[in-house]
Amino acid sequence: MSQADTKQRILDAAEHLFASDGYHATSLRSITTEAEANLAAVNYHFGSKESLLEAIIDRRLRPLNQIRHAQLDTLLQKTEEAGTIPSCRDVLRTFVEPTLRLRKQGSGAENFVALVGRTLAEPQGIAMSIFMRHMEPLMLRLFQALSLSLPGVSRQVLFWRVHFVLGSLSHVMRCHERHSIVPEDVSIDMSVEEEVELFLDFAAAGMEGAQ
Amino acid sequence: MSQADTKQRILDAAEHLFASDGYHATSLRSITTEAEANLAAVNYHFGSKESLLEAIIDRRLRPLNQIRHAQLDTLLQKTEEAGTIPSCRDVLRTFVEPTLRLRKQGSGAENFVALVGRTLAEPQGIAMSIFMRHMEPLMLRLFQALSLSLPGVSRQVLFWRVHFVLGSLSHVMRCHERHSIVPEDVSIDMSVEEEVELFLDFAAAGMEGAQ
DNA sequence: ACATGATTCAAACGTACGTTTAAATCATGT
DNA sequence: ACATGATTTAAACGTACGTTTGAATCATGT
Repeated sequence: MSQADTKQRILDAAEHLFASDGYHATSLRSITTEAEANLAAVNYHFGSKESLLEAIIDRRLRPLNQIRHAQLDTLLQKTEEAGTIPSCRDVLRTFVEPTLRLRKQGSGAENFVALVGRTLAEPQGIAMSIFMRHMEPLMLRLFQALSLSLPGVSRQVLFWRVHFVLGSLSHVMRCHERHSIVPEDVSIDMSVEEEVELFLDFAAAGMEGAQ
Repeated sequence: MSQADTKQRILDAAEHLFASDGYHATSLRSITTEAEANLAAVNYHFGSKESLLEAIIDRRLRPLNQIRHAQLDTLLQKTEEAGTIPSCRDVLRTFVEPTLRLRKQGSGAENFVALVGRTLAEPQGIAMSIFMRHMEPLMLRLFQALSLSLPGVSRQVLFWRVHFVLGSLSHVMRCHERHSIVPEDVSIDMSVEEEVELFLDFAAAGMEGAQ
């Protein structure tokens, strides 16, 4: 086994356990046991438990945000060329679709999605500052694009509605085959496309607000 | 100082710290320090850290859910008498309004609201099972009432949209004067009524979905 | 084959945690 | 005033945590 193997296995195990049990409730011993590595390996390869969390977020969020930026670039360029304004639904899709797609890509990425969902719920948690460093530029672009797509909505109201949508999304991200109360006749399995459009039906209508 | 005083002070301090830092990141020592009580007082009055959490949830959630049930009773009775169906917005209001009102009632209730918001984000946390025991009957009634108010929406789609709304609400509940990225010209202070209607503009439109 | 640096390993470190104990103190009814 | 039960207190308990250590093992270039 090479270094890369051990590092990867630790990242995967920690991603899984942090997502399931939370950062504080997960011990390095449980991580290294699941990763079949020695207890000292975390500190050797990452320096500390906190740096391990940072490495986990870095690994997935950097490429994810690159995709989201690129999708937004494409949309804004296309509408500018056509002389139109982007629809609220299309702007939201550039943010939501890569996220939900990541969940179905396998190799533990679904654990990362759940971890981010949890992170968004812990305002002063350790993960939040790491997370926000990655998200801030994209959030500002998202807000600006939505502002463009909904000229009739005041910035004040828009701000809150964006918050509401992010709340919904983070909730969906957390619900990784784990639903407390599911009525008898509701199926859970959906394709990414169905999931995205189901979410956008709700989110775009909510953003546009009462008529 | 009587027993009641110490118990209350511990409940208040723990509610505050659990909401701010999370259950696992809060120690009994920090709780008893803030409550100006002896370390052993928690185990004397409540038995354990976990039972303390249960007492915190019990104290506020029981009366809150009584109000929500009563509001839903009133609404359903009124519409039945009038021979109409309740609007989705009014159904949601019976759930949302008492929640957001609680936050402005003072005496630490805002900490409880934030704590519940966090709890909803920790699927297999200790608080979730305690919380769900209180919520399950109300959730089923809420789902049924929404189903009544939106006859054109399939149960499948309705289930997901309810989830989305609860995600938004739990996000709002967590955001207790703590906003990561607030644009320059957005004010945060609102009355309960404004807050509720702002949320319902979004949630009701989202529930009704794309037209 | 051997030297060298990277990695793994078992063991221990100090610290902080939730809980328990038993004595001290308080409140209350007579 | 005194007895009794409730409460508070300081101290200690055992356990689990994140981290460090130094020797053992592995991989690699010569």
